[in-house]
Amino acid sequence: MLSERQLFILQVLIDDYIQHVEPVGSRTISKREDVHFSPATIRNELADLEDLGFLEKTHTSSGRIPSEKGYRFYVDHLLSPTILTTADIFNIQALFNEKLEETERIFEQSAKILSELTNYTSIILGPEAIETTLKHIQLIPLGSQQAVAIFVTSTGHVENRHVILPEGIAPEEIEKLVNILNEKLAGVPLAELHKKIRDELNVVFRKYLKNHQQASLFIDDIFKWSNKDKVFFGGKTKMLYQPEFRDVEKVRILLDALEEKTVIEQLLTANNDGITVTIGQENQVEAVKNCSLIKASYSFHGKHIGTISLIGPTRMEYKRVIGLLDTISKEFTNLFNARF
Amino acid sequence: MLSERQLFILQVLIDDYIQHVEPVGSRTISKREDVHFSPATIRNELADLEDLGFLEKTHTSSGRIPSEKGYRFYVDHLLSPTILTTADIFNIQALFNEKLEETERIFEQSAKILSELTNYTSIILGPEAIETTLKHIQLIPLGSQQAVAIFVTSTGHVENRHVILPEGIAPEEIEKLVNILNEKLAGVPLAELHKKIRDELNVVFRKYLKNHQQASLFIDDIFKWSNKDKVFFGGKTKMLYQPEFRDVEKVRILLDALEEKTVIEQLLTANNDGITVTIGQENQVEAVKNCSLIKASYSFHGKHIGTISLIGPTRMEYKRVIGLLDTISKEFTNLFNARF
DNA sequence: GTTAGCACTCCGAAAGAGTGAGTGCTAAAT
DNA sequence: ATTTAGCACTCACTCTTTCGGAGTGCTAAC
Repeated sequence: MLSERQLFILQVLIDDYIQHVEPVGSRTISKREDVHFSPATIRNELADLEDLGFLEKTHTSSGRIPSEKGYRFYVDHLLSPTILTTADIFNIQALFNEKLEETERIFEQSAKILSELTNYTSIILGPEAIETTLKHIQLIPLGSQQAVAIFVTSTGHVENRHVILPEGIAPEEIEKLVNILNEKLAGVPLAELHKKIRDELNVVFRKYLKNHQQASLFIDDIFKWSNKDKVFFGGKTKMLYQPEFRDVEKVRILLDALEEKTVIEQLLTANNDGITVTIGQENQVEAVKNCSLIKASYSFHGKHIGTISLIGPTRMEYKRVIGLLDTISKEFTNLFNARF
Repeated sequence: MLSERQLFILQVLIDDYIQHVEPVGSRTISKREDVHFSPATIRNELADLEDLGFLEKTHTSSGRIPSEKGYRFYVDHLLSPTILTTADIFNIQALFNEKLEETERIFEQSAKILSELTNYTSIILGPEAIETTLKHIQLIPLGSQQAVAIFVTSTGHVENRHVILPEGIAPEEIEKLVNILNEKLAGVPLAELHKKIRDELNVVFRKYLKNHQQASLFIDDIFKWSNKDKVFFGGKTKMLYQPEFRDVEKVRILLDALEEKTVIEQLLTANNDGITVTIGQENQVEAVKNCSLIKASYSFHGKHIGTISLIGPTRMEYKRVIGLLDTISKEFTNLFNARF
């Protein structure tokens, strides 16, 4: 077990390193007002903390930097998230008070502001199809052959896709078809649409529609649901400001990885409530092993529907960031539950 | 006027520099098979070309690199766009043959492939509101207070926004309202919607709707048209591969600039037909003054509706890129005109 | 247990030397 | 009148070397 003093020194050191990004030496720590022991004493403690695996040296005679284990300990035991500053609160309030016309805009804006406030890259995963339900379907013809199918979900999200109208089907038939779809499918979770159609609706079609076979194929076409998650990035270039990414090569690897859908999925799938911090090697994705990821989930009717996260160097301003993310994710939850 | 030999040397030098990104010396040029004069001769020619402003030196005893004037000359007079390779053609064909469900997808995909093929960052400006017309409006209630307004344009683009329903307005009234809107506004260019409503529709509302004042306000709300252009990026990180962006600072400035909507507007507004090449300082935007921008526009019913462009270092593979962009922009034009 | 003192380590900046690719100029060759 | 060979010169780069400073670990005294 760590002594009171060791805890204190560890905390001071990590705080200092997070701020200055330079190995911290015993003298630096001893110079603080609230430190009443000599550099030599601190050196002894530092050596012990290093033996325990919480600290590292960049070379034999350098100061110490936190190891990943050190950060882990820091996050788990030494961290009291700072109260948000009034400026932060003001910004967040402004964000959520703004009248946002498009649902997507709120994600875009949040991602942007979050990265602006923290100087890290933010990634927001929009509502997953799984938990939202269908509100309304509309089919709008563009020409004789083409049409746009529009889906509105319970969260106010609008999805659209082009479809090719089957030849020789009368407009009235199509209208009837859409009416049936709306009647039968409203309120059904998006993920279950296809199943529901196959299991229950074919019967109905057979009953009401003349050309039911063709209609059936057509519907299959519409509902080939591309279950793509909506991912919103904010401040992708923020990492370029971090000294640990002064090397273009590193930035490239990271940014390229973030373009991969599989990577995003792997990183951001919410596995539990509240806030999760993943530090360095703890991340499953190779390119992110020198980063930390902070993830918060928001929910709708008590179920996770998306995540909000920040990615930055392992040396992250955990204190501030955790508070921020917590607040914003709660606002998200409120927003969704209040609106719809 | 430049002599035959000067033209030749200039071309060879620029080609070589574009490929190897190293100052080119007289000896390098003389080593080519098709060069039958000595390094000394070439040195004299190079000195002349430098005096004329087509070439520069990085320091007194270095080889030459093209100046921006040099590139300009190269692009204007020395360039015969290379025929696309079969691989390129194959890729483009595949892109346009793919059945793209969402209109947006084709932009996303094109941007991606374009940057993949060229290794530069691509920017595609989606159809501008100005030239497209309204096809259909739909208002879908989400709750008692909320609704989603959906706009479908003649190019199959779908726009949506949240609106707050005015209190105490009956559903039938709203339905009537939407019907009027569709009847009167279908075919009107998006940019003129608001004007048209003010000038012509208020009269109609007064006639048919009970609560016309409230409806009027409501409609104003819906049509507060956020005339935001749709911008699609491809391969934003591609520039990290370019040696001229080995400096993180430079990348940051450029990438940050590209986030600014005003910058994108300034850069990409199409001012004329065909392909435009803007080299270095010719660009109006500060952050892009060490880049080249190649821009092609595509059209719908003979009018520009958007642009496709590539941004990269001034040392760009103009030859290849121009051919590619030309092909793709033409395919875009075809696509839009064939589909709708 | 704490601290002063001291030898030791290693990084990083600065200075110097050597190399090579390239130039410009002059004078000879074509 | 061009073209070319020859040569002195320039400058970026790379390697060493040097040197100061920040930091450590250890020992012995407090």
